[in-house]
Amino acid sequence: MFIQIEPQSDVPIYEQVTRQIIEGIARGEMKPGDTLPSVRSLAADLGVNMHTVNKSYHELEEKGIITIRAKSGAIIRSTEERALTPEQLQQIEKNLKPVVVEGMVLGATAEQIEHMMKKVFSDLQIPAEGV
Amino acid sequence: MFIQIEPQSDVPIYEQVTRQIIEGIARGEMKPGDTLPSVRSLAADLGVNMHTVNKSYHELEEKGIITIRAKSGAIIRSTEERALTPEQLQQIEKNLKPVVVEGMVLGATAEQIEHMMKKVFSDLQIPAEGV
DNA sequence: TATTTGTTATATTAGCTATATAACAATTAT
DNA sequence: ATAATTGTTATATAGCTAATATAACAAATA
Repeated sequence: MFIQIEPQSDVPIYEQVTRQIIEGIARGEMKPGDTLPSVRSLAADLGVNMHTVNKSYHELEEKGIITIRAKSGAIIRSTEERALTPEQLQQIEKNLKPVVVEGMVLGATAEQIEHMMKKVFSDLQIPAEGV
Repeated sequence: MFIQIEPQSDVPIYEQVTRQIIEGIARGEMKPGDTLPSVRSLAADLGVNMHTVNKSYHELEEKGIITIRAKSGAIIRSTEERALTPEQLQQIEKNLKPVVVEGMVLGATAEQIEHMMKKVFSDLQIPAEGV
């Protein structure tokens, strides 16, 4: 699989897994309807514990990105199913705020931050439409 | 002081202190050259331990936002002193990436995220120039 | 000179991260 | 139908971080 774990990172492993799965979806490497590998197989691939991957999957479910069918598997939700709720928008803004404010105080201009944001988009080779 | 601690938050107290001090600087409530309150007095104000505030101050120093003079106090660095380094820019982008990518996958458009970013700016009542 | 300052040290409690096993029940494959 | 696979749940352990609590030190300040 495409996930690469950095054990020395200050980012927890389960969080690394979560982020890279999200990134994989953003890249289009995984599409809505696709099933994620079982927690056991992915854990074996990554050389981590089953529960670590399981925690990541549940985090993805809580974010509204996948659906976990008990004793069956995890499926990536369609863009319709995961229509952006006001709560999600608020959460994104909440996550965005400290990063942007810190950037500002460090001397970054709005244009610089905007440019970085667009760079993140383009680095993922996203078509003009969106996800 | 203007800092409000949420004990139940998943954000550590020392991190809350750090963020709100940064926000205070962004707001212009605190300017370069100003001294931060002593770790003991701020800790007493917030009702937290001295070491918690001390950890926050050292985090701010590591970020390049303040200078701690041993056995004297902490001073907010000037905008010249904290000129944006390539490493800092890279760090900001690193912090920005997971937030933006998650927003995308949840269905937020580049315009929406851009709008949120500008909202963060305007909510802080920042003059056109910058900080 | 006395107070305040950040620093350093030690100790304790709580929670989170991650791993390790194990067993269960439902789903899926053979 | 049987066997294998699945997510779930439970228990236990080790290591780390967060936060608090004291205490003492030496330099800076009042």
